[in-house]
Amino acid sequence: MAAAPSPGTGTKERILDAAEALFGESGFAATSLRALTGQAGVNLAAVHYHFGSKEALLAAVLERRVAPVNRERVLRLDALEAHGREPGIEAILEAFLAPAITMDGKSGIRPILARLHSEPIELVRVILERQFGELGRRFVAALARALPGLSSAEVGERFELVVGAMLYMIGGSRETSVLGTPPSSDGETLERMVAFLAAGMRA
Amino acid sequence: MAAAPSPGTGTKERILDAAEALFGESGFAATSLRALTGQAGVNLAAVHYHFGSKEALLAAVLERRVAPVNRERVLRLDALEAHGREPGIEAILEAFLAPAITMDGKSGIRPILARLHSEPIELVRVILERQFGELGRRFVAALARALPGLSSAEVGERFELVVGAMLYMIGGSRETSVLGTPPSSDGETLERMVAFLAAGMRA
DNA sequence: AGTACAATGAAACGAACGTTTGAATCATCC
DNA sequence: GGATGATTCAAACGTTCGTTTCATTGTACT
Repeated sequence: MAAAPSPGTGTKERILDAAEALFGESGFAATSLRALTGQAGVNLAAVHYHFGSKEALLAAVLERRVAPVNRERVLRLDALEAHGREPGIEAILEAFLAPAITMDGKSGIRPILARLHSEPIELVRVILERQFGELGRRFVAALARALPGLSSAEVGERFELVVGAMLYMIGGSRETSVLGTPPSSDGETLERMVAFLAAGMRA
Repeated sequence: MAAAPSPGTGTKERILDAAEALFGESGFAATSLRALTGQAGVNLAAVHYHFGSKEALLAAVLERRVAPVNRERVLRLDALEAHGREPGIEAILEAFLAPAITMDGKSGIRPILARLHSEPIELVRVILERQFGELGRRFVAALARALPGLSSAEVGERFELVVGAMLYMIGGSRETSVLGTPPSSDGETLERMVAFLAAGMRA
């Protein structure tokens, strides 16, 4: 029979969706694969068949949402550097922040990102290094070129603050709107973050 | 022999200290009682003898640090209301925030508070209700009296924002200094939070 | 039809978990 | 100094975990 089952509802997707939901709700350690596969409506062994391990599943959950963001970051940084003129700090920061602010919208990945620092530290560190390491170093290098007065170690340190602020913004306790002004649109959030963090980078 | 072992190093304290450290580092679910009692240098069964269960140990860890803060809050609110005149919003918020900002300093409780929302949701909700519920309702009532234009439901909603902002401030990712100005003293932090949140309450 | 391979299913594996038990030790008071 | 209660200890309890195994089903190609 040529009747292909409707795409997007395969076993792998169902596992990823359930993992995203449950890891976000209860955390990685507190979520059992039995509860996860039960919610997904798949067999317990399917997790190891398709992903290899529970930790590899977490990596896949992160990758599915983070990889498109990082791809867009690379495109934007490439475009900036193709201009021939060295890009300014604001432009670099916007290239880094805008994809995360605007593309991360609807999925259940944000509580996971917010809780990443609570989970088994070594595993998460390795995952983030693999998905983020080279990209981060490219942005640090670009910022260092735009900030000739700062050592590249100092630029790296300050860039970690940028990452921390971004993670809090996109993953933080935002369901209750947050501190200041009303929720505010993505564009406004981005604009304020860029101005704020650019000043910090220059300080 | 009358030589009493130096106080403060009893079995219960050692368990609480180890739990505070490990729950903060790895989270509640990912910390085993065997690792915990190993670090504390006590027998595995001592946890259940002194506390009853792993969850009750978490409650005790929270209580040891949170109870003094809440006691100070009650004292300050009592003092405000004893003046006969209705206290203003800033005074109420300061009575609520100052003990948390100034008294929570050195212990390892802050990463735990920051991660509370990541842990088994039902357990944490029960613990917070018991330690925080009545106190929170007293502050909501005081704020509602100071804000006659708002329904008490609205005051309660906004007060949750105050709690969220406070938790983030005292428990957030502060080891890397944070966003804006340099770390800033407790007094400055308090002053800015009170002004900020009072405006939000009035909005 | 029949072979080859991808995917699913039910069942079990050893390990680690929180918890309980009961005996051994320690302190305390008569 | 012997009895009493509090505390510690080693060992085991049953359960649940992530993972593995192997038989079974589904799918595609010649």
